[in-house]
Amino acid sequence: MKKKTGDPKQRLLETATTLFYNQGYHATGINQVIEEAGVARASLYLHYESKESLLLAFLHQRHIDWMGGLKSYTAEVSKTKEKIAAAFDFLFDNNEKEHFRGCAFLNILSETTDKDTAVLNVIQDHKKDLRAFLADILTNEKQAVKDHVYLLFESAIVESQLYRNQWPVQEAKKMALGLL
Amino acid sequence: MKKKTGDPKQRLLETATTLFYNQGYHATGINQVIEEAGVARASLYLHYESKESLLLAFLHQRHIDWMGGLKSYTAEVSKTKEKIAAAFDFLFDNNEKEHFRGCAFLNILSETTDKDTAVLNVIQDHKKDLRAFLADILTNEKQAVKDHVYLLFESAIVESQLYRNQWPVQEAKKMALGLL
DNA sequence: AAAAAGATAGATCGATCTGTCTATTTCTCC
DNA sequence: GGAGAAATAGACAGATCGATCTATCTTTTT
Repeated sequence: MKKKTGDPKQRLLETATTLFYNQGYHATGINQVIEEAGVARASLYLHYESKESLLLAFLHQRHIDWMGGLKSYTAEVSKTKEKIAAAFDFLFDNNEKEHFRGCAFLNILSETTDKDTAVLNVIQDHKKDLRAFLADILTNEKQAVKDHVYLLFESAIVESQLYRNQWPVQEAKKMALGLL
Repeated sequence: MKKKTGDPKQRLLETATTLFYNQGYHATGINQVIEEAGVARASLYLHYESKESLLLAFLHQRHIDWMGGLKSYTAEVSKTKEKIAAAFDFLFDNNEKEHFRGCAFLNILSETTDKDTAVLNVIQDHKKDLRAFLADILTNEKQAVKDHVYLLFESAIVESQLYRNQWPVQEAKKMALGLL
């Protein structure tokens, strides 16, 4: 039993977020979640009907938080190039804060098969939102440039997780700005 | 019990390859491996000292096979641009053959924490090899171009897995060739 | 043919898994 | 202060986890 702030439902979500994100979905047992959340087993199933629904709640919340962070970074500047730069800076700071654990959605994607349609849909929707958001910033650019920046953005996330290093973010940022 | 060709050790490796790659490491139990390989439980621990060492054997073999495939694709042409194009075509064909399961190493990476140093090292070494291989093809290009192609190559793999679609490979291929 | 090595099935271990249930306590709201 | 909802601890279910062990059978080597 560890944390005791907030109501049980929120504590469960926070704990599941930490554990699913940092050690993976299948590697995390329900016992560890309730133990670290300081919540009774029955309370978990009172608020979430299954482990998978807890996963979906985590992904849903993560989408809101992560996109919110990205938007607040890009909102602080006005020019297109500055906004793209700010987006990469957001990745940089996230890597520092989360110790290079990469994208929560892509990590879960790796543990997902075609049978998990609900999970797969949430992941794809998140990335579609991100892609649309970047395309919106790049509204005056050609489609090829929009796609290009998106692909660099994604590889910046994945590769910095892989190498536990910021260089992919820095390099991808330069490349993306060079396209504009 | 399913397959019965080859010796037990090879059958175990083949089965582990299929299962770890398609449904993930933690989602795959040792029971399923031995059952589908048609091998006795004791035989597994005769050849591999643990589940993790079976994972390492899988990654090692996968590295050889995957790089071998990539090299045979690029070896069929002579010009730099053709070789890069062939590399992306390799990804395309792999997606068809493996039903968009993406990169085995990045998938395992998602299930890996900093504690799993042996696994992490194999994954990083694989990517370093890939990166060096691409850099070698692009030997007359600037470092920035080498990095750029590598990052596009990586996102082509990840994003086609995400969308279960070849468009990221096709787009990344065009972008990469446009840099040369 | 004898000896050594390889492979087998299956019992067993303690731990963990997701999920259900009961019975008790705590909290909230009127 | 009393009713009803929320939360608790913990037993329990049945399955599976990774790993060890024994005892038997088959294959290879000498």
